[in-house]
Amino acid sequence: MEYDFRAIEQRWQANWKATEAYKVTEDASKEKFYVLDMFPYPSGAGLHVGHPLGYIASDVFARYKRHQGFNVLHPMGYDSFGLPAEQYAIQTGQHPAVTTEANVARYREQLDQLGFCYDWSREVRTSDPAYYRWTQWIFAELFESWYDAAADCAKPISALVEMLQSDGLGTAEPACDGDWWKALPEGEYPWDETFDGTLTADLWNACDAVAQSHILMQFRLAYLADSEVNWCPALGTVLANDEVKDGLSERGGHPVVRKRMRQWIMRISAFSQRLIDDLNGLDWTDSIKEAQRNWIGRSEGASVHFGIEGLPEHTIEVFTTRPDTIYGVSFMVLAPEHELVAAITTAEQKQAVTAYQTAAAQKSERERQGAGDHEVSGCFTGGYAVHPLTGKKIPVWIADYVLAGYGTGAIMAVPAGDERDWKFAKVYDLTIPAIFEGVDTDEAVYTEKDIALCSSGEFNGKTPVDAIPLAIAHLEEKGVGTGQINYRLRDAVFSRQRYWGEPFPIYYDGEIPQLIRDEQVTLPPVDAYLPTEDGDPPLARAKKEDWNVTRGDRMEYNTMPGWAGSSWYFLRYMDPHNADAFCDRAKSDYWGQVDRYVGGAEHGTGHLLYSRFWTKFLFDLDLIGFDEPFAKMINQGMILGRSSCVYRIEGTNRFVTFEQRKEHRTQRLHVDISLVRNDVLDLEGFKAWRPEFADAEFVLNEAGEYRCGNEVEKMSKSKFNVENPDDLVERYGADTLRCYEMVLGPLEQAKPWDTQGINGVHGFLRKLTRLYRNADGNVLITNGAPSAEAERALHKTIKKVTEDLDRLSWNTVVSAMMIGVNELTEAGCHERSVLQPLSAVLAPYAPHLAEELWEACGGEGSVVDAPWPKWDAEKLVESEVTYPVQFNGKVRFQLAVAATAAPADVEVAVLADERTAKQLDGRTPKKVIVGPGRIINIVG
RNA sequence: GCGGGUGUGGUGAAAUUGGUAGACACGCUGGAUUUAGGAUCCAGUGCCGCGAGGCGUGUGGGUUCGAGUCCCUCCACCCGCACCA
Repeated sequence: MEYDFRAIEQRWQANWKATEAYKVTEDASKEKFYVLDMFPYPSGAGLHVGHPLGYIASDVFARYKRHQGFNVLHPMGYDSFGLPAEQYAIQTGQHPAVTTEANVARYREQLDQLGFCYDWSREVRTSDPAYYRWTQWIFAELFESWYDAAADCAKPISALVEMLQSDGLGTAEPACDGDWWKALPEGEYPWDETFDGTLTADLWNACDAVAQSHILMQFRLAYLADSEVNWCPALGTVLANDEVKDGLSERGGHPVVRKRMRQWIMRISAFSQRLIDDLNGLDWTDSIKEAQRNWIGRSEGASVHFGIEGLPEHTIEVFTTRPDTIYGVSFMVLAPEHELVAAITTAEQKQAVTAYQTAAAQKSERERQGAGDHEVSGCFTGGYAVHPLTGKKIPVWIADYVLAGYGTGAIMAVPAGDERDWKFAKVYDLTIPAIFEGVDTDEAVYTEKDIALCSSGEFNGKTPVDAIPLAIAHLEEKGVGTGQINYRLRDAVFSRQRYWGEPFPIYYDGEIPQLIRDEQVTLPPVDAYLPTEDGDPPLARAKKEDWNVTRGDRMEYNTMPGWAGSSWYFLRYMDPHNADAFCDRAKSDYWGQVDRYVGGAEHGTGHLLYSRFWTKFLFDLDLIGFDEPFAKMINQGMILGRSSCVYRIEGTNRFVTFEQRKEHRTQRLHVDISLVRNDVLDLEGFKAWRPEFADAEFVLNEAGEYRCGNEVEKMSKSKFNVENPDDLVERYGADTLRCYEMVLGPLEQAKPWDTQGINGVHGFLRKLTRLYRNADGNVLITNGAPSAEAERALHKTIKKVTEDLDRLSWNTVVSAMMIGVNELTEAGCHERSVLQPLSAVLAPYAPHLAEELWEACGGEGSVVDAPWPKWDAEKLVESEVTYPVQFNGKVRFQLAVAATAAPADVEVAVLADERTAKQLDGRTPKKVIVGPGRIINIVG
């Protein structure tokens, strides 16, 4: 066979394995480079052609960097905890570990045949107890830490305790979950009426151990609290905000409702500002950075306290970004769940308010978001607030457009300047005080900040831009408000009512959670993977003897969410077998940040935010030396499937060809793409595909073919459009598939999969084999001097490939190599001095074939270690050339170029005639810089 | 609505700092060859036109000797987020 890719690829893959060609160790004499793929969840379906796209790109880059002499860390592993294996367990009783093991084996097999240069000795799996032991350890560290907002850094809780014992809280500003004293049960406050909310050393020391543990819980970075969570009844678990889309679960699309539950929560909100600020130093796409900023949702404004008529001991606290419009407040709105609603509501309104609250509570998250149209609804409480500046009575309403989860769950409504407030005022006929000079806000809302205020006391005549800081100062002076920055980012719920996840290293004494640090808690076996009859998570089914550790009254039954293990895996690769630490500090100092992180943009919020959070936390504790995980990220686009469709005449088993589909009432059915070639259906194959089509009849087109329709959509089993890499590797080989996936188009762009072009790439590799071997298999390599044309082709290729890889343009590299091989073929090149460097340039894309070429050239060892060749400008020069130059589309003249100069960047005297000078509008250029066949620049 | 991005042949796309637009490949057309194949090789292929020639990078304008590239206008499409006070 001319190009026996199967034999070549098998041979070299075995060779790499035997020589451990891709094993790397720390080496202080070499500069490091860390190339990382987002590790996959090993699903039962195996890889489709979309998966390897990013892996191939990172593999090419890792190999390139290695040729350049970097010590490249390029590992792979599996995000192996997760829902599908658990759901399979619920259906079949098979332990998720067994399912996962089988899926991992399948993934590994598929990855191996593509010839990646992963150092598999560093493989990690999040579900491996030796791995999740350290996920649990990081959780324990978070539990044992608090956030010092004054120092803007996480610190050990022991430091806080010491401080409380000796000085009290003092001026320390711990990020906390509400007011610390609310942690204590009613009637157990160790203080008297002089208590003003200050946590003094005396108070702290007067608390018993239980009270102290309740107080500390308010400050821990991993804390236990009752909170409103996204509950998905169908999945039987809570979900993080980023796992919910449009009120439906991201996985499975099940409805999500809000529910109050006691949960472990991560205090990511304490890191909000740093998570925003540090985006600036990252080389990520603007859209991902912007998505992160959106998600964190910083807004500047003021917190304002409104008094309540008849309830002097309470105030309604609101957050507003427009304190300048405070004189335009004509009503207030509380979220239906707001804690003061019951107290404010009058007897007459009680029934209506309760009815409204009940209706709001019953709405699912999806209904509440209104799916587009936001219908206004609300209910008057009968109560009134007091304007902090004017002392006027302001009616208090409840409405579900005010969200309990954002800000304080209450707003001051300024209908003149806020669209929602304006709409609400119109619907319920509330007054709209005019506060903008010359603007009739009765007709339309005015949200711009460029018109002077009026009827606004001391802000009259000032534009909002100027008035906002004044308003904050004024409110602070009056003691009714403060400037404040608010974030949309909520603390992240960390408990899942699931089996297949990391168990918490936690047990309970009564209600007090206690950490287990001396022993690892591993997942106990259970008899079923469903919640108990009492609604406890599956782990509650485990009997006492099933746990490897039991302490206190009971163990924690929740498990950690999927993002726990994936938030720090990039660190474990650096030191994967360490039994004493999550990662040795010397090793993390050596490997450092991930230099290139390659993965889909769909993980742009959740995963990245959580990883950044954990990295910053570990940095604060001085466990690692950097506070951002991924210095540069590349997001590959999704590869879409191209589905094929047939058209069945309704009520019959007759199928009409694509051209005639509109002449009948037809039903469109997806057909397996393996039965279709160039849009033409294999009729016999189709009949044999499914029993119901066995007696199908066909209406063919003029060419006597059945032509299928097609559609570009996501690859999915149900659409029969999944292209599997195994078949392509079988038919064309891994090198062809690698090159083809890269040549498909720019990496970041989403694109439909189309196998038609693969022949072109395959042909290029076949042509390449002819450079070193003839049809009989005899090696043609000679030691002779290559022709100038051959050398030029080589150096052109090196230059282009190097430059394109440096600017991360993977697709154009393949074209450059094709051109190079075409030119070498034309030049009849078989010389070692050309083909050996060529093999190094090819190695990142077609590593197997490059090894063959390297070997044929008599190269030592493996091409993997070959130094990257340098291109020589002199070799690019053609011996003597006269370049015809077309100028301004009209005038032609000649440029003589010195024989020794490289035309790409040489300055050349123009032999300009008068006509040319005229064209230049009177300017006579002194010099023109030319490239081969074109003017680069005119000087003078 | 807000934010990010993209518009170039029949198709995927090149064109790195403004300098021969469409490289490279798919597809298509024609030819060669052949123990008919989803093989290989050669030639052609942006559009209009027999031709000379003209027109061409979503639209309209601008800067420039020169614009796919820079600036402004509008249009179309894609992707995020979305009652966030």
